[in-house]
Amino acid sequence: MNVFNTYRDTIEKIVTDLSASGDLPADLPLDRISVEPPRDASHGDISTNVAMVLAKPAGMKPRDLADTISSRLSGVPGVAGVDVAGPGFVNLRLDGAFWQNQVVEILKTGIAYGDSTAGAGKQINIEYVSANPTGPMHVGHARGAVIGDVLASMLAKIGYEVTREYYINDAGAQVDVLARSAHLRYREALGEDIGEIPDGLYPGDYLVGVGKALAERDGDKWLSGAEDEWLPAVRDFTIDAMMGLIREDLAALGIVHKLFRSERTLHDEGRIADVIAVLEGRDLVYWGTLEPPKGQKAEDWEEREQYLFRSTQFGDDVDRPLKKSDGSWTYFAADVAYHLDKFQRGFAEMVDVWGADHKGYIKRMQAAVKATTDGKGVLDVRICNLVNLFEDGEPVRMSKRAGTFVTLREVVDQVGKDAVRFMMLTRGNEVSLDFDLKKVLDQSRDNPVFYVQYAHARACSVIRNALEAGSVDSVDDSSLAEADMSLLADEAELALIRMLAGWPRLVESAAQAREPHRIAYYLNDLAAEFHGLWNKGNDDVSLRFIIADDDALTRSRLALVRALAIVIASGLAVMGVQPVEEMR
RNA sequence: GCGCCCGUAGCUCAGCUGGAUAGAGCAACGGACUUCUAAUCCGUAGGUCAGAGGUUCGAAUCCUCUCGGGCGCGCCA
Repeated sequence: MNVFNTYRDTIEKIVTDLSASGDLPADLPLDRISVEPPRDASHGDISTNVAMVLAKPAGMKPRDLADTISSRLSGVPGVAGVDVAGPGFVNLRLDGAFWQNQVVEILKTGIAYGDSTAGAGKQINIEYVSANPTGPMHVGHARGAVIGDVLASMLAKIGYEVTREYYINDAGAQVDVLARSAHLRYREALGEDIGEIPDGLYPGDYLVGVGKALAERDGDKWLSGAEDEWLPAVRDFTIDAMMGLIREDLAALGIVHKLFRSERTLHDEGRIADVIAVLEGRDLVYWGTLEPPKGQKAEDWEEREQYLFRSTQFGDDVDRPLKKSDGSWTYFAADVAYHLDKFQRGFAEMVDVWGADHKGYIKRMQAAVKATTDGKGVLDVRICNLVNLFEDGEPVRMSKRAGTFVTLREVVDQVGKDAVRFMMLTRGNEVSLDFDLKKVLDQSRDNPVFYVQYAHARACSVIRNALEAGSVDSVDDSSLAEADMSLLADEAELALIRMLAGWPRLVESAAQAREPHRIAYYLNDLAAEFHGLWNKGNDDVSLRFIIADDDALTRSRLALVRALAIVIASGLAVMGVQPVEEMR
């Protein structure tokens, strides 16, 4: 249950009641009303701008309207006080019992705490990773992989039907290059001396095994023929092998896509011609020429007639080509077909997670979705900026050419999937991020991975100790939920409860804003609150969780500690990170 | 030249889709360990939210312009 939504309902009902009784005009707009925690805790527990946003349509002064509403709020259950402040904020203070009861709620709900039905079971498609099947994943892919995956989990948590999807770019020239590279390794496997890998082919030794496997399966079948005889078979074999590698790399990060959609299949099924026909029917394609870009490289510009999509009619800057000069479809044309395909499979809401270098592609793709779905489909694109890899403060230089790029697998093997996943969420997705392979394993305050895990481990440790000391007979959640929560009366304890009770709202707003990093920040703040409370027990022994001669108080405090562990575990579950129960 | 993103404390970054006195970590300084793991905590100091206009009850947040940085800019994928 989201505390703030509960009181939003209460406030909206008061407004409609006032309208019904003629004290306020009818049909006041309720959508701009916010019901949220005030930034400054001294203003109370819940703050609403209701009087300020309705003052003008109601023809009243904000303060007067605030007084009217606040008088109706003062009798509501759980409300300990109401006051009107500043330009017309209505601030609620909730009573201790209300907050204490949240601990019971958390213990009863367990890790599902924060689940909601806000998404109303709507279908949503998250397409992420979609790395080219030309080699194993490198560390640069990790950020989009984690962001997409966590976004999917968040949306599922708030009640969307989520499909995780991967688009395989298995058409076009690059996979032919891949096939030639693999064919060379195949010849090598059959005993040929292939010498240096020629420029323009993939040199990576991950293809050595592919060549061997192909030789084992097919013998010398592809050795003597012309390229167009062996290329399709070698290509398909190699793409399958590469996708196998990629799936293993993703699995090591804890990521499993539900659906892999192939670009080549779209070509083979004629889906691209279909979507172009749709566009033609709406007069959205034409043969024409584009203006050269104004800035650099105007010299090698040669005017050319192209087959263009009128994306400018849907907010793009220029119209976009659908065919290459050899008559084949552009990558964009296939992507238009792919997004219509998603829509036709039932996804009116689509999210794509892309790297920063594809930013310039957003408008045309959104234009295409609008055009092909008649405005019924909505595409949201989340951009992930670069990850700069460091090793103990020193930048790790990577070059694909020199073969010195760091694979995702190497990083996961070195620091673990949990550290990788958490670190990828310690910045907003649009800003670049520094990832230090040493510091992420530090046990210190400035390593958020450790800091949050330590809070969870500490909580588990207290509960273990209490059980050993015999302060409680049972520490399972349902028996702790029976504790007398009214004993949790210290201001620091109540502050922690308020923050715990903020989790449902946090995860809901983060999911709706599609900003996974907010989860990591919340958990970091929550850990800080808990570490602070813990240390209060160092200065004042009466504030410790385990009180030797007071089993009732101990039980109540263990309930709070357990609630904290549950919320951290719930947050980490969304992030795909395993909570740590002990640190030694 | 055009488009998108970014510009917040010395550094790295948050800022909950427009709320009240702009926050955290690091670095600096001063404190708390015979501990429920001090692997932590408390305190002090640090700001013209790049700049200028505008919108309104109210702007770091929205709009316009300027400055600075990044990415991209007809057949690659």
